[in-house]
Amino acid sequence: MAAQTNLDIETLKKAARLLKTLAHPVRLDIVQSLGHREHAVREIQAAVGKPQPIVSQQLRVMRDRGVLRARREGTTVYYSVAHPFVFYVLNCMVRCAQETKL
Amino acid sequence: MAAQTNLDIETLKKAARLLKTLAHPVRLDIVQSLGHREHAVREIQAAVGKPQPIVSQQLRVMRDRGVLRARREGTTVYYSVAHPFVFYVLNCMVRCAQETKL
DNA sequence: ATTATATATAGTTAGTTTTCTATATAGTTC
DNA sequence: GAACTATATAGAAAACTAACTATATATAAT
Repeated sequence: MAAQTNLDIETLKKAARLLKTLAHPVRLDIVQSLGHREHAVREIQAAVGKPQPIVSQQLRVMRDRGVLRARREGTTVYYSVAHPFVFYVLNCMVRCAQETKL
Repeated sequence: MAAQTNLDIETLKKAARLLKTLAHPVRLDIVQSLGHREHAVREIQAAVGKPQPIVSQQLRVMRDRGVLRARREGTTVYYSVAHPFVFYVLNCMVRCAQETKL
């Protein structure tokens, strides 16, 4: 059961923005494959099986919105989850999927 | 901490669709104001302070996607939350808001 | 300096979403 | 059935998002 929530408009706007950031199959797949660890772009790419520019673009969207962080080491860039919201949302999805309620 | 998720593409698509359905400030405000109870459209309208057609449209979006259900009684239509996902997501938001991490 | 590898960006097109104003429908009351 | 109330829909313009191809940048290695 959910608590009685009472978030003001500004908070709802921020929340909507965050939700929107995750509301895309490839982006969800990316954060799922990242989990709690850092991964190089090419690993992410392999995991989600999408063309490189698409992966790069989606990574940028999430990075710009504070959902991911990036760290460069030589030519390799490592991405990781920067916001706990991501895990909370992934958990919601798993929970629903287990209840076969998606 | 999140469990290691491993949802397949089809599940991720459904999840993305559900997230998208909630990823809008007015729609979030609507589900928040609904909580676990039924509410007439005019009550929802008063709660979110938006023009009637906008509220009706957003209600329809959520209804079409299985997030809300509607029940008519006379001229009044009552809406309520139809999918537990809504509460899970509201909880995520509240949790983040409390951690001031939105 | 040239080449190779890893990642990012540009620019275009197509599709989707949001919002608005106006109008329609469904049910009720007289 | 005319008028009234509550809700829904239509249709158009503006804004945003997604996907693609081509190209650019950054670092490293020779």
